[in-house]
Amino acid sequence: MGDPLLLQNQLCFPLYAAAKETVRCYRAYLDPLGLTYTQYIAMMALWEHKKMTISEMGRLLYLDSGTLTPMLKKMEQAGLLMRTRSATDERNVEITLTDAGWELREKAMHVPSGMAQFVNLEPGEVIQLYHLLYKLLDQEVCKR
Amino acid sequence: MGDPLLLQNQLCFPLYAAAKETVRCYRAYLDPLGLTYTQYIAMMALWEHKKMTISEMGRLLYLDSGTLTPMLKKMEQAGLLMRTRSATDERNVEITLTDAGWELREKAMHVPSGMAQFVNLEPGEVIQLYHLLYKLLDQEVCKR
DNA sequence: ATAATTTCAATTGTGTACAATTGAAATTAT
DNA sequence: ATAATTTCAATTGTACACAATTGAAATTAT
Repeated sequence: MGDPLLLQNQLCFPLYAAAKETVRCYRAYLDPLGLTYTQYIAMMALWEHKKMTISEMGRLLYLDSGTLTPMLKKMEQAGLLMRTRSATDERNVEITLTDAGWELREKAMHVPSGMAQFVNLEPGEVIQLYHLLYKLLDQEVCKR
Repeated sequence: MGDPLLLQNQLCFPLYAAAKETVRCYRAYLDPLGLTYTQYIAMMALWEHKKMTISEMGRLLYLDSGTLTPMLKKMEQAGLLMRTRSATDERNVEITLTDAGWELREKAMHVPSGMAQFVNLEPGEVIQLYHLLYKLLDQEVCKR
């Protein structure tokens, strides 16, 4: 395998760089919507689940309250969602979408197909990559 | 394929999350060395190339001066490297390692094998993933 | 029932990331 | 040779990202 301390012999480096570049490419599509990539996946989570607590969203998106709390407050200010203390368990803050948050879904519909043009992989390769990434993600559990 | 605005139908999300989790897992090995992951790949670049300008490092690591300049200054403060204006082209800042920077290489030798335990993929899968990530990375050129 | 523990969101502090801009230095065009 | 352009590192401003801590609320243990 050769010298393990060479970038070209590391699996993590292309993973790190490809993720970063891909997120950067999203800007062309997300800037017009006024969303960052992290805000976009938070919106996707809410479009699907309609209502989530911050910790549920954190488990789904692999993010913690230190990231989510300030970001969700910003998105509340922007009128996309509402943050409400749960009546049944006051530790939880429930996130729900406003009308504007739901309307943004229509404008976001074209984002995935637009981004797909940057990914010039064969359909089979996309599926392979998808499964390998989830296999890696599911195994990686250095506590948390 | 179904609804494109579902997280589970997106390629980018597992890429983003797996990269983030992998970098987070590095902490267990890098904290004792006093390095962050980004500093670690900068050190790897320097261990290999011995001398680099900031822009060369930026092209190699997919990072810009806004990230590298303050980080390299911090690493200079920590005694790992030196920053010198090039005599032949004063626009360039050349980065070279100090003795301490070279000595850290010995302590970093065990990092890749330690990290490998988090990646429970078949050897063939690792190679597949590696090639797919580089294929994705090489194609993704939304200017810059 | 009360004490010990756990869960939760928020906060604090540090460290990336990157777009956009700046100003000096080098290269290219005329 | 000089002007226009390009390259480079640094700076500014915004936005994550996460470890560690805090304090309130809920759950569990005794």
